[in-house]
Amino acid sequence: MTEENRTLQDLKAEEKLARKNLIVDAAIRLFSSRPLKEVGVRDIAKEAGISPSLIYRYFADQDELILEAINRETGEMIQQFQKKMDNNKNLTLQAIATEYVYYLFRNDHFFRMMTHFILDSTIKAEHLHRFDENIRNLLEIFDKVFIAAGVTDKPRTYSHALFACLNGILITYRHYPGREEIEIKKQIEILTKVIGELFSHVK
Amino acid sequence: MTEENRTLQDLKAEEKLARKNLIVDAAIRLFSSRPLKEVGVRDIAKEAGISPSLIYRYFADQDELILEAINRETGEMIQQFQKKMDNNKNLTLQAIATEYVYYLFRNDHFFRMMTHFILDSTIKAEHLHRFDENIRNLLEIFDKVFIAAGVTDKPRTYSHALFACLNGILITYRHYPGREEIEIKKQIEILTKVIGELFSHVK
DNA sequence: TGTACATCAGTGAACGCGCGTTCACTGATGTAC
DNA sequence: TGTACATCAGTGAACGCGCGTTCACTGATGTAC
Repeated sequence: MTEENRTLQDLKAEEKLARKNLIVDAAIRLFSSRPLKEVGVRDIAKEAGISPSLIYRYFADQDELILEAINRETGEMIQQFQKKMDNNKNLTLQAIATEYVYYLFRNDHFFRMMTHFILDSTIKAEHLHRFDENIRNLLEIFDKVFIAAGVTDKPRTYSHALFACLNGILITYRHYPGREEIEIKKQIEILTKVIGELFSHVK
Repeated sequence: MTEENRTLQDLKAEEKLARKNLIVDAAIRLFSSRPLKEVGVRDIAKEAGISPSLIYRYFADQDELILEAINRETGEMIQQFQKKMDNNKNLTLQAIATEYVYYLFRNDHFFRMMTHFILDSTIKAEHLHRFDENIRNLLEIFDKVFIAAGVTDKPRTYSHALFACLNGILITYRHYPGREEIEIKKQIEILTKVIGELFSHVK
């Protein structure tokens, strides 16, 4: 009896989670085509096919929804990187740097979400656990590549540096005003190669 | 007669410019203590001691005011760098990298304004001329240091890379949640040193 | 098997607020005759 | 020297809009006796 009650409750909880995910899906779809700040609760509700007020049955407020979205996206990216690592144990620094930059270049909405969170100082720290966790996972992958390349002294420091540099390239040039998308891609490719080259000589 | 008229007009124009600058001053003062998006037209007017509507006699809209502020600030930074260069012709790469990072670390409001403009894709390109010009001046300084260090092949590419990396360090770690200001400074110092070191080996 | 009640997803209108901007107006100074 | 008019800095209230969020309500489903 209690057992069956529990499973019924579990089922309900699962269904609720599924509905919650549908809302997050809709949000991510919108973030893909518009700047974060131009996507409102009403837009997300419309995209999900529900009433705006319903969102507040699933999320305490708008921030919580957006955080759920960013956390899912970072998680997915890390998973892809981990897969890449498993498939090719001899990944070079150049390769991983290029991989990371290309991933963010292709997924511009994710890149925008990420920078938004990195730069917005008004976000409460307690909400950023999962985001932080994912970043640490990414740094761990970087660590492994540095170690495989023969770096023995403080690989984590180099991972931090590489991570920061690649972000810097994207942030500084990704939306450079008055440049064509193809020119920008070229420029970012060149700079990524330069950085990858520099870091390859670390030992 | 016409001559005197002209000088009178000039005087008036000067006075108008002076008043305009007072408004920009007030805006910069506010940006120093609060995120950009939390500073409104009413706040700026209050800080400048005038009515909000008066702002629209001096600026077409809010964006124009903010752009005036950012342009003045970038101009000032470049000037300081140029002075540093003139005083010490043998500036090392390490030195200039550290200088740049420290400057942005100290002037956090300026750093926030800069990232806001680099990342906000909604700003019209035609408004960014002066900003772009200042950045190019900064890159020119970087060029000189690279050339002085013996780089003969495409110093501008390395300048772009260095510029991006240093921005990346600041953006990624400047407001890292849950870290003390002093820890952050330490981390940024370490990473800047690593980057400076890497770029010193370019030739 | 039927009835009364509880639970909960979902709705659409409304609240309340803050924001950029405009409007009608004032008051001082300069100009023309 | 005085009068009529133009110019322009400056004001404070108001407009209009969009936003996050709440409220009172509905309707379907499950539960207890």
